[in-house]
Formats: sequence, structure tokens, C-alpha cells
Amino acid sequence: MGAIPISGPPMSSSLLNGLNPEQLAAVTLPAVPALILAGAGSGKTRVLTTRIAWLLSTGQVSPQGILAVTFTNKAAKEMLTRISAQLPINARSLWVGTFHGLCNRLLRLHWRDAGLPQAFQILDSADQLAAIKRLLKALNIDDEKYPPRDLMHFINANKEEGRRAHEVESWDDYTRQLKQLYEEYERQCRREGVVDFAELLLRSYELLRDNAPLRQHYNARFRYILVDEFQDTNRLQYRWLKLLAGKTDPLNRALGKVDTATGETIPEAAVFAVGDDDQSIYAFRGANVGNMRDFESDFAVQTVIRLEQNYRSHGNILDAANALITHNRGRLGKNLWTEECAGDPIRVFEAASDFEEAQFVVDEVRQLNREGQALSDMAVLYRSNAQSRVLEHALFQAGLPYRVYGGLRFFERQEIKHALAYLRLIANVEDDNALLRVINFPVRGIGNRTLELLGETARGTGTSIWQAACSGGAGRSAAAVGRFVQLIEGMRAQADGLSLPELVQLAIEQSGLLEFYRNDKEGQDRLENLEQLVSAAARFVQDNEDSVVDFLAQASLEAGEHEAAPGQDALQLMTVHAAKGLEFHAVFLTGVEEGLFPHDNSINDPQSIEEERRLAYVAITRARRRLYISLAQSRMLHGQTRFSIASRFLSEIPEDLLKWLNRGYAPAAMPARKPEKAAPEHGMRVGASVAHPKFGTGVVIDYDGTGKGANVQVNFGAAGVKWLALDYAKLTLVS
DNA sequence: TAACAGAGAAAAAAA
DNA sequence: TTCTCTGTTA
Repeated sequence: MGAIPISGPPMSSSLLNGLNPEQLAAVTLPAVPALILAGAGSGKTRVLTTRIAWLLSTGQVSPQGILAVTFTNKAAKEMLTRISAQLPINARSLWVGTFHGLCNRLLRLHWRDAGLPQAFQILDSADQLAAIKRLLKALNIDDEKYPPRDLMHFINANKEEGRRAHEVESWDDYTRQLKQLYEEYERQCRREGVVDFAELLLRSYELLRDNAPLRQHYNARFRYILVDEFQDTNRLQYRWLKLLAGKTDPLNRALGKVDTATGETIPEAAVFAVGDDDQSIYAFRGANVGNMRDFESDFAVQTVIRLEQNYRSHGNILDAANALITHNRGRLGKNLWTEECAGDPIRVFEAASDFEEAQFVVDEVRQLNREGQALSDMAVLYRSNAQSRVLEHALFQAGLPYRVYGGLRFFERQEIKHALAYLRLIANVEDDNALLRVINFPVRGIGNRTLELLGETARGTGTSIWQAACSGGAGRSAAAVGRFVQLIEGMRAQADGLSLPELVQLAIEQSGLLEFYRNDKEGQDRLENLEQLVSAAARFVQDNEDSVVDFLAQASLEAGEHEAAPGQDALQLMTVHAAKGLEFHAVFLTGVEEGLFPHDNSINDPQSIEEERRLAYVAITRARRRLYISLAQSRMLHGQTRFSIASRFLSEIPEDLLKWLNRGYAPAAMPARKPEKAAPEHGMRVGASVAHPKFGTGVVIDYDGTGKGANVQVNFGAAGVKWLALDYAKLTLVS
């Protein structure tokens, strides 16, 4: 292993400057398995990149010996950028990427051993769903009884547990059928030469598991494996890591045999797992926090380092976050601290309605902005996307520029997907997914009936729809189908000798996409996007091989930026999930109400409540200096006014850290609303303001019973929420 | 084939 | 409320 040539002052000392003792210890660990519990804002990325730079610059390992894995392309890119800023190194020789990106790399290199066609295509989740719908149709399965989404989930969940169809246990007819469909789906994918996201993982896992020489090669090669966001790994990803690290997999007897047979001692890579169990918010998509404990025991981890010093937030914000998260059980344990002062208290605002809440945000943002705070350094966070509407409306009215995260991304747009489908067909005519997407777009007179016929022919002969189309079994529309076949054949014939951007240009022109959107009065944006696709292809060939297949793979793996307004100074709006990893001077956490945050769907399950609490923890720790928490007593939800009370999470934050901006707020100011139920005879409809001699004023949020048995539930704000028997309680209607 | 009406559902999301 | 899906109609 050669050392990296170093120019200038000794790299290692300047590298390590400014690290705190824990960070330094983590960065300079010897080759042992280690778990780094990195709290929010504790300099996690810095530790990861500095460790890689340190390992390289001290000559302990060559770039080939390092594998670093992340979840998002953004994180991977950031890591590469920061490493190359610290070291004069060709970043491309490093294996740094997402799980899926690295698996793709592995499978492209060893496609034959993995049993894949050389030009295999990657299905994104929309493609996968389409493929499943097509399968169900082909098999004549009632999709009411077997919803495509459920089947997709079934398949992915099993793959993520490392189970092939034949390994699925089924005790009832329903599961037996799902299992059967899983098998059929795999067959279809194999025939079409496509792999879905979960398959990328599973296939490369199996490749390493079943191919001893290959595994030994990579075991010998990767001496240091670094994992970012380890708490977000799923079971399959963890097993994949174990395999790469040279750990035998107890779940897999075959592997044990191979290893005894070869008699080789497997060298074990030093796995450096960085994560934070308190920020695990992706259980719903398969993340298994338990991997952190499993890692400790499976690898006999002796080194656990806690990065608890926070460089982001003021003390009060950290205290609030710490206090909140202690309500979770079974944590690995961590307490953030800072050298900064306590700072401002957390400002709490209880609004009468979602409109008023939005208005509050507008007013505060405007005030902060007037004081010189950049809008882009402020964020409004919410639990669910539906909440953004009211906020956007108020911001728009106030003329405050804002940017909403989420929504469609570049490679997910329909015009882009259409263009890519033509490219896919050029690369592989057997790709039924791609064919069906564009055979009649732009419209060329090939309707459903024709497609059904083609589908039947294909099924009958066990071939692709393309084959069926070529053989001319298209009934009345045979001519139209023939023209389509000719169109694609023509493109394929011209493809030779064209560069990738030229090919993209050709595809969008000859397919008629360009003309179609030119004639479409709302097609202007789409035309621009198609132009951008050509530029993207041009950019791609600058840094990569001129290969359609590689370009398509990248398009699937990196869907591109979320839709966002052009780069002026704008307030940031996003879900709490989307905010993970980001930080802002001021954060507005909105909708902190029972039923919304924690969400209704998690209220009956302690595990889910804990995940919601971690989500709140993530939200709070995004703020550097100012944190606002707001809630609304009533809000429009699904077209109905819904009344709610403050979130339990709010009461889990010590009162002395909070500053209620509108304590003693008069609920009578609430606009009249239609009662939810028939008006009760006592007149205490939902939303009515009432007064109680002891609890003060409040708002009726529910009632039941009649006559002597009548009860009403009242939100008294500071005094809490109470059910009161009307017959006894001295309640009076205000106003 | 395309436009339209009515039903039903609505948590979060990377690759 | 608003989006998406399905089935119907011109």
C-alpha cells in the first residue's frame, strides 16, 4: 500500500487541528471496529472525511482500500468534495457512494457472475409499480384483491430481509398467492433484464455470498469501511456490510461451509459506523436501529465514541431536545452540550386556527428579516406536506419569497421519463416497461385494445411485447404498430457513432416529443426540461464514459434536485424529514398538535410514538439560535375543520425553557365555524368559547351524551384539556 | 381517443 | 380540500 505523496506542511497535523478530544480519538482510531454515536451538530461529516484523509495521508491505506457508504447522493458528493479539499487525491479512485450506487458499481463490474445482462436497467419505484400492474394484468389477477402497492411492498420487504420468493414462508392462501406473484415478478424482471432498487442490494449481496473468490478479493481489498447514518441501514444493508467486511453471516450456512472448505482466514475490515439512534426516523421504510446493537455484538465492538459536543445550537435549544428525547426508552444514551450560552428561550405560540398560525409565522419572519436575517437561513418545518398550503398562501399574500422542498424531481418528470423510455428502447428493445410508456406517446393511434392483443401474443409466446409487435399480430392497428417498430429501428440504426447528447437529441426529435410539447400550450416548461436533458447528457460524458446504459443507470439512481424556485433569498419550507441534516438560524416548528405531531396513525403504538418523538428531536436540533414552536387549536384537514390540543411533546419540554408568546390569549377571538355534529341542546358546540370558575376560559373541542349525561371536552390552554359533566361543572358560554 | 364526472383517500421518502 | 384513479360519454 503506497502512501499518498504529500506536499507542503505535514498533512496529518494540519488535518487534525481544531478537533475536540472525542473527534480526534475517532479520527485516529486504529483498525478496529468502532461505533461513533454522533449527536446532532457534533461534526459528524467532518470526522468521517478527516478520518479518510488521515488514513490516506499517513499511508496506512491506499485509496483502493477504502469504502465509504452513505444514503444520499448529496451526502456522498459532500464527502468526496471535502476529502479532495483536504488531500490532493483523485476522488474517483475512492469507493465512496450510496449503497445503491456502490452495488450498481459492483454489478456492472461483475454482471456475468451476478447473472445479469451487461446492459441491465434499473427500475425506480414508479417503474417497479408499473411493472407490477402489468404483471397482474397479464396473469389476470384481481387487483382489488391484490393491490399492486401491497404486492410491491411485499416483494421489497422480503428482498430487504434477504428472502427470495422460494424462501418466503406462507401459511395461508393469501400469502401463498403473494409468494407466487413475487416469483412471477422475478421471472418477468429476468426476462426483461431489469432490476429494482432492492434487487441491486440483494443481487450484490448474493454475488458476494456465493462467489468465494470474488468475496475474498474484496475482503482483501477493503481494509476500512466507513458507514454514514448507520441508524438508517436496513437488515439487508447490514448483512451486505458484514459480508464485505469479512464477517461470516450466521444466517447463511452455505457461507460457513465455503469458508471452512477454503480454510482461509478472512481478513476483517475495520468498520467505522457513524450514527445516532436518536435521529432514527426511517423505520417506516425499513431502517432497523437494532443494527447498532447487533453491530456491537457481532463485531465485538470495544470502541464506542460519543460525540456530544454540539457546535450548532444555543443551550436552551439543546436542553429542550435533551429533555424531550429522555422520554424514549432503550436509547444508547447521549446528552448534547455546548460551550455557547443558553440563548433565547423557545418561543411558543398557540393560534386559534391554522390561518392565524401562518400569519404568526409571516409576522415573525418579516420581523427577523427586517433585523437583517437572511430568509434562506430560516425554515418553516411541518409534519406533513398538506400543511404547507396554508403557509404558502399567507407567505404569498405577504409577498415573502419562499421555497418549498419536496415534489417532483428532474428525472421523475413525465417528459423526461418519456425521453428516457425512448433511450431505453434504443438500448434494449425487450424493455416492456419502456415500450408501453411511449408506444402511444405522442399519440399514434395505438389504443388499449391493440396493447391487450400485443400483450396476449407476447405472453403466449413467452417473449417481449416488442417481439409481438414485430410479428405483426396487432389486428386493426397493425399499420400503426408497424410504424412504431420502424421508428425505433430507425433510431437504433442511427445510434451507432452518435455521442450520448446527440443520441438524446435524436430521440426527443424523432419520437415526436419535441413537436408534441411545442404544440402544447402548456408545454413550454417541458420543452426547457428536454433541452436540459440534452445538457445533462453532455455534462455526463465529460466525467463518465459515453454510454447510454451508464447514463440511464445514473438517471435512476440520482433523480436530481427537488423542484425549487430560482436562487433568490427565500424562506425554506419543508417537512421535518426533509430537514434532517440541515441547520438554520431560525426554525419554526408548526402544527405541534396531538393527531398531527405525533400523527394519528402512530398514536396507538408506543414504538411509533418514539419515532415521532425522535422526529421532534430532529426538528428542534435544526435550530441554531431561534426556535419557534407553534400550534393551532383548529385547522382545515381533509376539507374539514379539526380541533386539537397541544402535542404531548410540548409538555415534555421543561416549562422554564419556554416563553409563551400569547398566554392568556382570548379564545373568543376565534371565528365562528359550523358545528361538526348536530347542534347540541346545551349550545356548547365544538369551537364555542366557555368559562370555568377554576380553569378559566377555554374552547369546546368535543362533547357527547344528552340531558343529564351530557359531557363536554374543553381545552383550557394552560390548565389543560378536561372532560366535564355539564350537570355538575359550572360552565358558562362566553359571547 | 380524450375530456369529464364521481368516488375515495389523504404521513414521512432515498435510491 | 384536493389529488388520483376509474369508468363513462362525446
